[in-house]
Amino acid sequence: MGIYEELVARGLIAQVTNEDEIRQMINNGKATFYIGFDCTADSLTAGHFMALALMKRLQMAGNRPIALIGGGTTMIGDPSGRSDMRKMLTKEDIDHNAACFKRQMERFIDFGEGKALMINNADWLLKLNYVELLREVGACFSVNNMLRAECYKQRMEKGLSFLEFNYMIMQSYDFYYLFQHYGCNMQFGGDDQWSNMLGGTELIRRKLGKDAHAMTITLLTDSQGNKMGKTAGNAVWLDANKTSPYEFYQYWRNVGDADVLKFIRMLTFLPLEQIDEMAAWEGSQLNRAKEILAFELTSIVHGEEEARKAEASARALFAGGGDSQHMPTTELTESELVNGALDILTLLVRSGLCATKSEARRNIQQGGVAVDGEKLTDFNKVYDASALKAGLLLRRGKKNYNKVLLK
RNA sequence: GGGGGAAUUCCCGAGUGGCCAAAGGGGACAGACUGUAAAUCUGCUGGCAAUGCCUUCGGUGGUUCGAAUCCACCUUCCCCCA
Repeated sequence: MGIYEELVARGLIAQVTNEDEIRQMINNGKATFYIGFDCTADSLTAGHFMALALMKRLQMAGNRPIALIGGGTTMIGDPSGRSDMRKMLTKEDIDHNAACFKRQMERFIDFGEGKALMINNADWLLKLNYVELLREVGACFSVNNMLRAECYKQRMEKGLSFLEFNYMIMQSYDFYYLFQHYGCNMQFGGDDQWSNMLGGTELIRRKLGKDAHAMTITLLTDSQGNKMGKTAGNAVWLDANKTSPYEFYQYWRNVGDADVLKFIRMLTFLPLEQIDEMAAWEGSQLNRAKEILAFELTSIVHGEEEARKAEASARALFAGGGDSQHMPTTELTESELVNGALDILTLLVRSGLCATKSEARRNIQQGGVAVDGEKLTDFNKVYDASALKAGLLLRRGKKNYNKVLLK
């Protein structure tokens, strides 16, 4: 089975420009392909993870990946899948974000000796001359066609600025540029990028009379059709300081029954035969599959040791027994105490379990807070220094734990 | 360039001088049921030193005892005409 067949079996491929040629190319390790990452935040997210995993899979099959950092395209902002315009980022923010991306990617992809490249499209996009660009590539784009593209169609009602309208042209230009300068013959991206990607293959055909290919990855959604990678509106980050390994583990541990196998197939590197065996599991047995999913992914992103710690903590908290020393902990200092003690509302906020004291009070009133395993009903409860020194295990809801400890 | 319309709490969306911390829905959160699942039902959803006080209805000023609501200017967006 070639890599192409494996990708299909894992459910990763959404659309391709020319199936036979792409299969040939990547199965024989002949592709130099790129995936673009716009640096809109200072960390990659679980959403990017799939793209990184795909790069890794293709690299392992002998193909050469180019990770294109969107230092230039981020200046424009991709309107795809957005109902409103993105916040404009400053050049400084973008540079900072690009540097953060680079550090994270190096953990997944082997950038050694010509095995992969990392390039920033700011290097050429920012130098472009407006009139020259219009004459060189602007003439190749039909506005009529562009407006028919899905990514713009959605925005025709809410409004689309000329700035964003140019995003497709910038992305197409990238492909054209990489094709000529790096021999890049294929582009990968999320399925929402399809029209932008076709813009590139079309441009290459018109300007150079050559074929380039595009292939999109199925967007990671749950069985309800919601995009994955967000909790309560916040992204699940790959940066351990923004989303701890424990939280990352829990995110995957809590996916729905209907999604586990699909995610294991798409995201982990476990052999397909092994996954097929799991496919027969059902009911509460699937909890085992969820553990495997969470462990595998945490292991790839944060390392095996962190994955073990996260797993041990989760088992300790939910199944009893096990090792609880690695659970999320908040360390307090003497100076935070008021009259040598702290009240429960402050502790809940301080530990990050509740955003505000009002929310903490609400949670207590609804019976959602427990301390050291016992449900708490008194929201005026105060804990003195000796109790805090011993450590308190706070729980909000069913799954949110934090240990507060006075140093 | 001309004319018309819009901006409300996390999102959609009601509200057109006091009864408004602001209807309704969605989402989120909590509870029951469970398997750290889904579905369902219930509660809850600005903050705080909490029977009260403070901040919020695009921005800045103004009218008024009192403004999300009225006026002026500004910003952004939409629609029609060119």
